Amino acid sequence: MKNDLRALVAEAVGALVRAGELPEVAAMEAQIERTRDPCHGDFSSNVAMVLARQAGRRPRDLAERIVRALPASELLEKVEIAGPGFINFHLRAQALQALVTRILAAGESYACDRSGQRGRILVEYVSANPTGPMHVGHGRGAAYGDSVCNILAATGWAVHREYYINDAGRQADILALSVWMRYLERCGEDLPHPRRAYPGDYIRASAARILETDGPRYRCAAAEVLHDLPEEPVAADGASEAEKADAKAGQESYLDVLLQRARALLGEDFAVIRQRALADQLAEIRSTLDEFGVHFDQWRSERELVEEGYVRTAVAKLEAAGHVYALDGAKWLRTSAFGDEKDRVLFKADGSATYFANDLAYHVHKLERGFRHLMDVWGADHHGYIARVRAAIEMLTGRKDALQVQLMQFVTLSSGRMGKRSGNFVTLKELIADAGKDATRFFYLTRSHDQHLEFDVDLARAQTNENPVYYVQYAHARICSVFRQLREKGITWDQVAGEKRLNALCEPHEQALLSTLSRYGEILESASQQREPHQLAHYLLQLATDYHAYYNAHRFIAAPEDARDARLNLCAATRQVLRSGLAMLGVAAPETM
RNA sequence: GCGCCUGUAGCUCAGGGGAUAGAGCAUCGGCCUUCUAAGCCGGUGGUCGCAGGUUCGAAUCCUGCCAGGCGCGCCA
Repeated sequence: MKNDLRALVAEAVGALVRAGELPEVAAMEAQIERTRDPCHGDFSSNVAMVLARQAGRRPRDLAERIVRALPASELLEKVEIAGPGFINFHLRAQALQALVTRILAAGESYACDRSGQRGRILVEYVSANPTGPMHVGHGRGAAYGDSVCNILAATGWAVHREYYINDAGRQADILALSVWMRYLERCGEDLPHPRRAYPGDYIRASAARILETDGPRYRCAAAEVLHDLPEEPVAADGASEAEKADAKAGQESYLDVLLQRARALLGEDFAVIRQRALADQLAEIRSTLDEFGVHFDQWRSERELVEEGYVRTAVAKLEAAGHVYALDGAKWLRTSAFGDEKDRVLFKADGSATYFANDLAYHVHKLERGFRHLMDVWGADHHGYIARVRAAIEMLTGRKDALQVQLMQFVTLSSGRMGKRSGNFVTLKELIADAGKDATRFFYLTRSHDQHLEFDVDLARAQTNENPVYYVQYAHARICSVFRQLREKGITWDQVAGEKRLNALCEPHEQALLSTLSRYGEILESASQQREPHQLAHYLLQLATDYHAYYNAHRFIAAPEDARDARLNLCAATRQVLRSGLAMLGVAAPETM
């Protein structure tokens, strides 16, 4: 509809140019927009104000000429000039009424393009480290990524959803060590848990499972484990920042020493324990995501990627291209030549690969699988990481724009319980159990991902009318209820008759509802282009508002017979859009509440 | 110190060049013998962080300040 109007305006401007009333201007920079106030019609354009200067006329003057040059259209009731020079378009009631039939005919594919013809896109999201349960920050990325994928898939993209498993590297080793220490403890060994090892109860649970299935075969005497180990440094109460930092660094190196000891004592079993621990954490993450309604097409293991040689190959190519140099025993990538702040290490002095080296190879691997468009959903704390990955991609493919990164700003809980390595943070699972999947997802998705989010736990868990998620769901349930009542009263809904009587939908409430329904496609497209599901969430709140107002102002079942079917058609169309929209957000559309 | 994000109603947030700045919660007042009151109707509440600038027009763009968050590892 918007495009139809844009074409009309373009034609009018073109006519004026040909008539010499307008200079050959840079085509159409003017916008057609939805109006905020219904008094201003359905759409308005600022062309006249934008072109006034070039035309050498006053905006309202030019607006009049444009309006006169406008081709006739059956969409339009009237066109008015208002304010400083706006051209306001009032649609004919008929133009909106016809929408009802289109929505009902298309059903769940209404306003959707599932052809995938826009191209293939690989979206990587969540990718939470399998070193512990998911927390509320991960939940935001999960809800966002899943919903963006739904929206992309509905707007012409062939979407591939992927989770990158960080199962290589130091964090995974620390996880293994943490589990082993708890395992030894459970075997009866008396030894202190390192301060910077993972502390949570889930570590104990994992240790207990290993002891149960494998028995004490990984047991070593505490004295053997701790033999000749230095004391773990501790910052005293009231220590300065510098002292605390020192202690922290000391604790990290203590951990490294302990890791070496564990490898020495366990040999190949260290890897066995690591795999078991990772599998436990991954299982927990999968089950949480399952509950949250988030599913992936593929789970890609970092370790496998390394073993399959992708890192070696990618780095070899970078070396061949002359982007790699050695310094201080490490291998560096010259990312600063491609927009990064400084160069980055690929291989540390001890020969091990950095996370970056593996991740770079992973991204190249994504592109090699034929995805021209990559999208990553990361926490805002990874911001500084974007430039180096982009740089590496550009070095290998010459493409600057292949990777789009969406950063999720931080989540805090209204009840103020956060924190990470402390071991007692609020997990996503707890939040879902508390507030429910639907409320949790809706709360995450109503805010822009670009915005810090304070999650109002009390409001989300409220099973009352205070909770906004029910507002939208209730609109859907209400419509379902209308149709149930209809059946119970033995009244048949004649959809075809309704289609013929759509001109009965002329009440202001009906016009408002129709107008909102007509925006659905525009919202989907905008949410898709800008990767902003919150636009859809806000739209659904508006649609529910319009429906509730309509519901309270008019009768459907008890309506005069000639209007009844048309109104029921409108109800059914509204239900369809609510259902489709909620599905994109991953929120249920209940039939009763 | 440098980079990124943010500052809009009491609280949580939409709006990101256009016409009197919006929603939810909170608060105050109305509406259930009639299809679900998890609803509707109405009221209170804002110098859009501050100061300049750009223009027909700035909450929106630019500059500078102030305040908060996050980064600035041979961690991941």
